[in-house]
Amino acid sequence: MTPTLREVAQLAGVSIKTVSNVINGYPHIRPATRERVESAIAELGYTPNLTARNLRAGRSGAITLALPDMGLAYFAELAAQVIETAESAGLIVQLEHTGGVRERELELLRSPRRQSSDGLIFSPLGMSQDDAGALNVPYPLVLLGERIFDGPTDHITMRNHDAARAATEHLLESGRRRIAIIGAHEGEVIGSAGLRFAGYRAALEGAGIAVDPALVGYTGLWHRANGAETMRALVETGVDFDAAFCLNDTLALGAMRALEELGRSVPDDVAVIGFDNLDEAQYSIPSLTTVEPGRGWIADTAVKALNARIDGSVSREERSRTLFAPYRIVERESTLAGRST
Amino acid sequence: MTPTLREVAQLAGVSIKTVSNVINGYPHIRPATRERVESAIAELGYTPNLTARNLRAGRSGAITLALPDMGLAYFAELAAQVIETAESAGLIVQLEHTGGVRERELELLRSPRRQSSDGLIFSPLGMSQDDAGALNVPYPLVLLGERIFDGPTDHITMRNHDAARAATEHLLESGRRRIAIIGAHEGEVIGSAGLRFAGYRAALEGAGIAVDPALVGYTGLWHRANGAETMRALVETGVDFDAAFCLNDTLALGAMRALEELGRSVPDDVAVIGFDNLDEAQYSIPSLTTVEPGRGWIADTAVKALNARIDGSVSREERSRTLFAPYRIVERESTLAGRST
DNA sequence: TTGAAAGCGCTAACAC
DNA sequence: GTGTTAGCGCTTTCAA
Repeated sequence: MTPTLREVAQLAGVSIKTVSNVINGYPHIRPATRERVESAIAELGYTPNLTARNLRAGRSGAITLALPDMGLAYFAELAAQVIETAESAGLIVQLEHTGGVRERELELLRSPRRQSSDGLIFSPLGMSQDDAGALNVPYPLVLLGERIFDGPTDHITMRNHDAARAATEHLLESGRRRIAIIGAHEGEVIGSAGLRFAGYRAALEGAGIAVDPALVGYTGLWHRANGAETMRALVETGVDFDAAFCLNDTLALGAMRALEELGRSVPDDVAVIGFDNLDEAQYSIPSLTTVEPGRGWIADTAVKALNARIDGSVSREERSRTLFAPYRIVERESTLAGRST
Repeated sequence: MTPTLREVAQLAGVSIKTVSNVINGYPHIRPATRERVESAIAELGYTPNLTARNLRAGRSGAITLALPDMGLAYFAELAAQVIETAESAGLIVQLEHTGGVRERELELLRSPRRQSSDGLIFSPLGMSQDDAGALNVPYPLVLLGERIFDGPTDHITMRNHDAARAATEHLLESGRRRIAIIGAHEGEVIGSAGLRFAGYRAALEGAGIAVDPALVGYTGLWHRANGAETMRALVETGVDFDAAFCLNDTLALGAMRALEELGRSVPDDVAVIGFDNLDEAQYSIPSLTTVEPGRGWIADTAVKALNARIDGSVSREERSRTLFAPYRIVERESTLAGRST
């Protein structure tokens, strides 16, 4: 089938070692020999068998990226970034879905398939702090997100609390006082929802405002439909509010749609801020003010951290680090200050 | 490091062949032996080295999916589907970006990295019909999209012409007569833009309407910003129109935003139809009528076709097939019939 | 029912 | 400068 090193060697009339030397750029080769080998390679259309090379090297040249679901815009954009960064580091990315289901996540960590790549970048969603022990795996692992802290691995995350606080303060600064929150998770402490809720609370309290339970919209999932439903339910309670902090952009886009349907103007009646800075946030009507969570930085940093563990420049013994992505508020139309009335 | 077959064999006091037999479910093993082996495996936490197995088998258990950019919603949703289908077929998916750049696409087809997976699902964007020869590769390949036809590989595509015609007819049926098109590519014949434009033309001509060049909005890229720009430019020419067929949903969402900014109501002043049925099309304001292109079917069919070539159940000699995905029009608010005025 | 041994294609230590 | 050879971990004839 495909030509091997041996066949190239035969055709060139040299040993396979010499061919290997040529391929791997070993310097001390007589020009004439090199040329013979090179033309044999060209003639046969030889290309090295990476599986064999990997078996030999004990590496695969691939990393795995495990995410809840590529269909979710945030993860799709994250994956795109990881692929770009990995590519320029010469790494192939294998993608796995977990569906955000705890059992699938645990299974993924143990799967023999992990052996077919050199390391894992893992964004858990179903697992919780109690499962941190499962992260103690025999291969390089970089953790993403805010489900688990103080695990045994490098961890890339964002300043959820601070960013959420800044988002809420942005609303306060434009004069809003009755600020709803959409996407809260009952009783959650860590996790994106828990941390962002705490930031929201901190901002309000900093302004001398108590959290009004009537303004807290709970929804487990953060899809557009959930944002719309939750907002609709909130409006139907008849409670008064002039702003909404949505825990991600997708919720915010759904919430804005519900507001529109219900005849409330954004930002005049209700200012809306999201979280994630998805591509589409800048094209919605109105365009969505949001928190840029440093997705590019996260992807870059994750690949680099993983690679450092893989090539041993950071050894297994060195303590795991937690790295925080820089964030910033991106101001758009949905929180334009001042009512036009 | 990680235990090998040999160590398991040693611990169990058998030969490696026996261990291999146990692992691979070979039936004729004395229960006592099997048990000894199994407990040795458990004790060592042995898991087979997939690279070695692959070297031996000449297969990798992975397939590559090459797309222009995961950041684009259509491709992200396609990738999600492919990953799900591949997963249930026991295949790992390696993802590669081409950026839609012809040279990167050609490079990708030849890359030695292709050897590290068993086959390729490839959605070209920069390559054109002239490059069809480059598809003649020594590994299983399934082609997606409408850049190249009659290539030497299985090809999964959609009925662009018919679907575009149906979309345009949908507008005609609601009484629209001055139908703009957004996203055309000058002089293109095949490719999504060319085929969809032809369908648009066919629908108009079927209704006895000539294509008015003033209503043709050209834009090479199909991002939201391009849809907005092109629509804005169209409105600024002062030409009269009451509907727009946007060649994908992203363009349509951008175009709707521009219309909104310019004070034109959708669908009252201008009906808008898109193409792709992205997730977000159902949550935009107004929700977007569009063409569902059978993305799930495409992903499923692509994985199955590739797998059939990989496992040899369809041999290399068998003629390549072109398979067309079923489509349908999804009616939403952006084309609601009849002016409310 | 189990064992010995060859070999998948490659790299690298060691000779010459 | 170049060749010989062992061996990465596995599967699989072939023998026993």
